[in-house]
Amino acid sequence: MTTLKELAKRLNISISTVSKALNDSHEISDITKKRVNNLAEELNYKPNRIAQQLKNNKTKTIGVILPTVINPFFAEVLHGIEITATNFNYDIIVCLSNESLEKEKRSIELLSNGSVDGFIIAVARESQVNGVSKHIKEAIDRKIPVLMFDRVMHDITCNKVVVDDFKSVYTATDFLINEDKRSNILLVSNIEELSVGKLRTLGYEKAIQENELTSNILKLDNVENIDETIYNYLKANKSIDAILSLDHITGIVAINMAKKLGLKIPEDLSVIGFGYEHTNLLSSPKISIIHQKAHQIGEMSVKLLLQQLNTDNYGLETTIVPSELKLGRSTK
Amino acid sequence: MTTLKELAKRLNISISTVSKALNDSHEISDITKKRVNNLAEELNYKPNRIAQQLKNNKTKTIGVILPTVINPFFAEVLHGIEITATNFNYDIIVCLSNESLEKEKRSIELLSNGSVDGFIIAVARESQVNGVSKHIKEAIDRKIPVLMFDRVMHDITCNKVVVDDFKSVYTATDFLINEDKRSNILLVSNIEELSVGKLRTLGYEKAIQENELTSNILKLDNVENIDETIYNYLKANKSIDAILSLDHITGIVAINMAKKLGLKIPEDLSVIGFGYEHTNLLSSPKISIIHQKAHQIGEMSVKLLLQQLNTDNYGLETTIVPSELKLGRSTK
DNA sequence: TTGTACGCGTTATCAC
DNA sequence: GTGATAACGCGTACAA
Repeated sequence: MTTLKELAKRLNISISTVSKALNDSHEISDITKKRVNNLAEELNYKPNRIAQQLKNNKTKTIGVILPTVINPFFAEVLHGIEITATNFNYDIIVCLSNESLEKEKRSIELLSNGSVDGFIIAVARESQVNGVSKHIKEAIDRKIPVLMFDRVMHDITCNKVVVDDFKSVYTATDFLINEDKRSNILLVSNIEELSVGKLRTLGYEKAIQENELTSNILKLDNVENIDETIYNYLKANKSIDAILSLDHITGIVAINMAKKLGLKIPEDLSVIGFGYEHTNLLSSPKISIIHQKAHQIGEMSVKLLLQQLNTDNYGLETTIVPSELKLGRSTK
Repeated sequence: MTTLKELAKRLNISISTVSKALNDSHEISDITKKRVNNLAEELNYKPNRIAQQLKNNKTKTIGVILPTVINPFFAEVLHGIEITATNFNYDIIVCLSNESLEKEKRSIELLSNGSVDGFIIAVARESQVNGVSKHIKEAIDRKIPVLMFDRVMHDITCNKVVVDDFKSVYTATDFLINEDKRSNILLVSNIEELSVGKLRTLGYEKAIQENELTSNILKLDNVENIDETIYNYLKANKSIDAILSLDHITGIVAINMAKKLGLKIPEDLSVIGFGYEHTNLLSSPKISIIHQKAHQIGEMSVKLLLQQLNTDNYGLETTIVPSELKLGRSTK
């Protein structure tokens, strides 16, 4: 790695002159600047960023803690984060908690030693279910700004970016009842334990109650054979005329299982699921989805965090990114 | 941030004594160690990693450059990389090229200033199609070890981790011919332009030729309506009795379209696609896949890179991670 | 057993 | 217009 020192030695001038020349300081003569720049170019000099970080006490790096990246929602959020961070000349260090509290804790602790200027976090399932937030509070106590998205914790005071979980599911349920004229709507969920799952379920229940129907929930958390379970349920409950899935998988599985049972979609059964970009390719008929603007969530998260970093105000806002009901062919 | 200096001041001892005490040096008395450790604990002291990096001229960080993370293959590789890197106490800085050469180039250049100890790269589609590799050579010239996986470039000398693209597709084709007794096998591909796509196609063609059949390729690169295209093709070519998909999407689409045409799977049509963990949930019948060990590719990549980092030998090896034909219910 | 001095690479302040 | 010096935080060879 070429350093200022080396350039200085080769040119027989001082380190500080080289530094100033490279930074185009007005105190340096044009001729010296030229000499310096030429050699720097030749030796492919690049200022050592670690040294700059030490000097400035800023890393221009964001720590991103995600439960997983295999779930396309988080993958797309990460995509949004990366693009936006890059635009603002920030790097991201990514840690995957793998839904484990222990791993999440360790990652945050490790990066809290000056490695990052701030965190963007979606907490692990385990952390959320058990309500453990101490490790996140510690980062905030160390004056490292934290932004939480999607899976947030209410006892933490920080900027948050969430989806309108309650409202979007309420709207979708209402759509099934009043537009699609369905009356026996099954809610299928494998994220019942999570805050987002609970909120979504509440949205469903509110719409059901307002329309004086009965709610019907099939919980699939930790279930092995999702497909068989849905198949058997549909077989045993022929009166079901709509399915609302709270995730990006079970809706598609439901369509396949319904077809296997000879049901026509959407004539006999309407299906709405959750989805993101590119999700709709995978079912026939194309599934109607509650489209979460995952990319936008990532983008927004970075912008809010950087804003906090550059103004060092306290983060207190919760931003809601609205979802959109995107009709495919699995509803009438 | 608590520093050594602050601890030293509070305890009225020198900085180096504090440093040694914290590192459990034998030169320091137990009593001093105790005092130091207690205060460090109390003030939640953690050594500033940036300073350590500057001192050691090592970042313990790997730069990971991926085309995207929305494709589940790369998502799962990233997962493998993250877990393995963490195990070895390395962080990862992730950059997404978004399939753009320009972005890839910029990311590599930016991180080549001392930010990372090495790179793990899967090149962008654009870089590969145009055969542009200068930016990667530059990193290697700067003595930053590079490991390429999956999408590799043959004019670059470095450690590589690849899938057995040729062989796995050859095997799958042969299976369709000799086990499933199919004779009219359609190859469906939307990655024809990529090195992996080309290799896979060659595997298909070899098996076809060996069995004296005729090859049949439906190229879907940059096609908008994949589903309609496949539907129309199947409709116009009723003699097709098997489909081999080179990616993780079109196989599932093919199953759905075939069912729509009234074809029975696997009786009328066998289907094999590519897939990773959790892929098989999404079709009915469950799709038979060439299972790429994406997680293992990530794991292997990290291990090989770290080995190179710690022994500073030249990277010259190409490691092949074998895939596995995982039969579902879409083949006989 | 403890402390002093130096260096990692950069930048900023001050002196010449 | 140029150069010397200090500082960011850490670790360590050497001196006391």
